[in-house]
Amino acid sequence: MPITPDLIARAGLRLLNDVGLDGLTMRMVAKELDVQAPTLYWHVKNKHELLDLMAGLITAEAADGVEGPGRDETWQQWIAGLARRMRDAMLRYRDGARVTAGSYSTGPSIGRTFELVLRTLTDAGFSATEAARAFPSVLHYVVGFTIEQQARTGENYEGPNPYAQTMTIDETRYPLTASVTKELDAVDSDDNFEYGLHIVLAGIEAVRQEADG
Amino acid sequence: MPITPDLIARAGLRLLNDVGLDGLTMRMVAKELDVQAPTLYWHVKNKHELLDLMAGLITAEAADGVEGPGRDETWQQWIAGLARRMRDAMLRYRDGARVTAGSYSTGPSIGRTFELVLRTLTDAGFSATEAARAFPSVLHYVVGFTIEQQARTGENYEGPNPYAQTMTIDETRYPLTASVTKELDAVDSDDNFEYGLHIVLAGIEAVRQEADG
DNA sequence: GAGAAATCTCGAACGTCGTTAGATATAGCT
DNA sequence: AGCTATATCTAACGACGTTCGAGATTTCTC
Repeated sequence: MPITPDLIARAGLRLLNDVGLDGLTMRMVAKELDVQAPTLYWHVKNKHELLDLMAGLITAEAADGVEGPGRDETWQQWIAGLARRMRDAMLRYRDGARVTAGSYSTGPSIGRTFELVLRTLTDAGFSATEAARAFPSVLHYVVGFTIEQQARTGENYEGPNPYAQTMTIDETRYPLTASVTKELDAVDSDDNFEYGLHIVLAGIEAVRQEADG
Repeated sequence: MPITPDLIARAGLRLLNDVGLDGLTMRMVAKELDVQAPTLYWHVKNKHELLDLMAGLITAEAADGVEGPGRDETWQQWIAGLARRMRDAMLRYRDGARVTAGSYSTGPSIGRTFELVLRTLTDAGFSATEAARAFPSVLHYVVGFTIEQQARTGENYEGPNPYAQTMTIDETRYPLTASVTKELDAVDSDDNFEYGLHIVLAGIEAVRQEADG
């Protein structure tokens, strides 16, 4: 079995769920491929580049096979589906969001998907400029949300995860915060994600109407 | 001069602009404080905790001194100001967004500010639950945006930053993308940030009207 | 088909990192 | 003065990313 940058990145992703981003080492990736560590440096410039490749695989996983909106599908539904694909792809790997965030990803499926986004939004009446400025906001929200979710639920703290400790809130000084934490703890992460996603999409629509009016 | 967790975190932040997150070492932080590295472990459990403290300082910098909205200030203007404070605080340090993202931050000014957010939004007619679910979306957007901005403009790549290379786009396969990259490269980051922020705030308003209607 | 050139992998090692162990100094208390 | 808690030190361990240079293997060239 030959060894390629792609296979190296796939091996890295495979290990990510076991060890997390901070625990991932070049030696581990090498062993996963039955190879010695220095061999990797023939195919990959350094660890940073390996992480970029892994990020590229994650976003490609989200972008792969994406088709344009169906007949009776609104642009909101379609973009929402794309956002969920992105989140799901990142959630598939431990620290997936941190790996993906702000890394340089290219690749055919990503370029194709971005063009599809622009087409869908311009078909819906947006200008290309509006579309190109609005869509990244969706991605930024998705990435920001998922990073925090994985930090909260992750195993990056050896001891007890400080997020877990339900902080006692001074009800007299912070009455609103106290009234709300109980409810927020109960709400599951998918619901919170959908709520924020709905906000962003409604915002894009609202901004378009401002421009039109 | 005594040494405290707070001083250690401040030293870490001071070094961040010179060396970046990946270049920050416990030995450097120790030397900045004229102390040997193991000394830090008397005050701080490990590097992860130090990073959390640094993140707490950054968000505290954003939250410190925040007052409620002025007489003729809408909740949108006020929340926008808060979002800008958060972004500015992260931009003040290299990799500030990555340090902040998904780290556990507490502290008096943060709790106070969150309560202020809930108060401002409920005063504007939101239910406490709506407010508590909507506001994090703003933060997620801000963090996601700023992480990507710092990755684009940062010096984390030793060679040329791959973001810098204006990729040549196949105009026949991706006509919309090609038509838009020129404009997007020209638009400066502050404008893009404001555009997305406007979207999120407009979305919060729109979702409230859905609930009311 | 022989030899040269490119491609790929390896063992060994360098310098640095986060972190621990244990000795040592300093300060406060009785 | 002695005891305890606090704080810092020296020394070192194991692991990390990465480099070097030597071999192996394949591919190209004549």
